[in-house]
Amino acid sequence: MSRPPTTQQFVLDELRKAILSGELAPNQPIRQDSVARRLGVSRVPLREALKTLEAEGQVVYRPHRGYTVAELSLEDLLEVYRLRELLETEAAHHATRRAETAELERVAAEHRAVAEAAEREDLVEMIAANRRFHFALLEPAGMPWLMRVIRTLWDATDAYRAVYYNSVDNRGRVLAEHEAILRAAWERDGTELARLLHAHRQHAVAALRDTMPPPSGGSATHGPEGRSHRTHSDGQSPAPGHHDAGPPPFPEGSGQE
Amino acid sequence: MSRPPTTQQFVLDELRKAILSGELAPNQPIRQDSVARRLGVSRVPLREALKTLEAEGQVVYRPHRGYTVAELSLEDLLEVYRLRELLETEAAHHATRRAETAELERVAAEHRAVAEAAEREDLVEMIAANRRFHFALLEPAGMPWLMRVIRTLWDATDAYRAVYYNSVDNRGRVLAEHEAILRAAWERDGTELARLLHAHRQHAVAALRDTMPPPSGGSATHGPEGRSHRTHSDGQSPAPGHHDAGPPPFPEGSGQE
DNA sequence: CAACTGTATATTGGATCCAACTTTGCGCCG
DNA sequence: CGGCGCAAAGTTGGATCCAATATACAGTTG
Repeated sequence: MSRPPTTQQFVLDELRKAILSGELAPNQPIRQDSVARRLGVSRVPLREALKTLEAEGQVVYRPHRGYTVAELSLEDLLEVYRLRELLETEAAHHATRRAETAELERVAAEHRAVAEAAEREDLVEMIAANRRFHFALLEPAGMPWLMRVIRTLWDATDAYRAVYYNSVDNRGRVLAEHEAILRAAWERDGTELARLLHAHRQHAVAALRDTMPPPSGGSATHGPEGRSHRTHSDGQSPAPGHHDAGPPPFPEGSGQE
Repeated sequence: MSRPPTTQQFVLDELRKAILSGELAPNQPIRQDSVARRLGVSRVPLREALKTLEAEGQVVYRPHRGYTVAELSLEDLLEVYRLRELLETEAAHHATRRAETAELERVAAEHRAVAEAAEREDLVEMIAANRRFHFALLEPAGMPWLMRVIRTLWDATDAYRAVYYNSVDNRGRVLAEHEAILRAAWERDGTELARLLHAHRQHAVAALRDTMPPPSGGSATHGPEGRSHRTHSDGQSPAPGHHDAGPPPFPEGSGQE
């Protein structure tokens, strides 16, 4: 159980998991002292990790007021998904032309991993495997900057991902659609692949519309500010191993009442 | 001229300027202690600013080895420009449909600012105004996440921007093309606008090809790595324009010999 | 009674200090 | 003479401490 090489990485991983799991809910203020103590670290590496998350759009920072988990309006989510489709279609187009057999087999393997996780009702692993599936599909495009942007867009919606996989219907649909996507990839049918990705995204968006709660009292459109500028980043390893979450839940109340 | 509300912001601005001007050249290691002292701050806000730049791809971080200014291969630059075209075309498409008159006048104003800066041979201001021009053009699309991504892609190539504007030919071309773009925007001709943006980008890329060093050298595809740690360094570097500046230069040698 | 102001408290921002790691240089051995 | 290993220096990573700012709460005043 080798811990990450630096504490910031460790903290970053933990924060990602906390956001993904809902432990840190949208709009919730992140009390540095509290979180740092819970993780058994000082505030310095925590703040560096938060800066990374800020760049990814997962948390919002206001000087002297601290960080809060980003709250995305439905419009925000729709926009992010739309951008993902635009970019992933582009990536898929190139990937289908260049993918080696070994790479395609990797995609197939991830597909099985998703299925298996669904079988076990292991939501966390299903989400992770789903992500690996999609990235394995696009990686052969050999466009690192494009991948980086796509990765950021995935990260940006992490706080809203779990809802989707709570639904058994959605889980089943995801599997079926992945299979079709996989087939199109094997046959190197870029057009069909684009069509499938579009449908895949459409269904996800439709599911989101249903599960999204009415915008909380806070200011509506959060997301990126008009400020000077800041942006995203590339993540890093999802930290192998370390399942069994023993540690107690995160601090603070939901923050959105 | 009030200083930014926080020191990190101040440091971030200074670092951006230093990278843009070439004071901090690609592949150059950033000695925290040295830079911090020069700016008259401690290392903490510096490190937070560096984290932001890392997320934007302007600097590369390797645990325990520190930050270096990102070195982009020609392939990297081409990919970034290609992505920008894809995304900016999308944004422009929406912007032309929604832009208010006031917004278009803002674009026109920025166009004049670019022209005036070119007149005065004020490269720094010309680069800044050029950026404002393009963003004013796209902003009316009302897609904050898209703008955010585009902003990042601009930032990512900041270290290589100055070269372009060193050429008088390029400066003239930029102005002429901006004017055409502006006209298409006024006439809300999305198709024509897309065509012009494409050409605009093509010319920029062509100019880049000339000024970039031989593509050979170290490992090919640089840019962002998969996950975990990055490996960027190595190889040679272009050492772009980097016209003499007034203020005292940054610390350290070029770091690329 | 509402609005305002001054003060107390909670929280973030920054600086300094110490520890961990990486790199460099020297001496030793083959 | 070249390669290896160990030690010292330089640099980054993290923790603690203090300062600055925002927020909450009284008390006061119109």
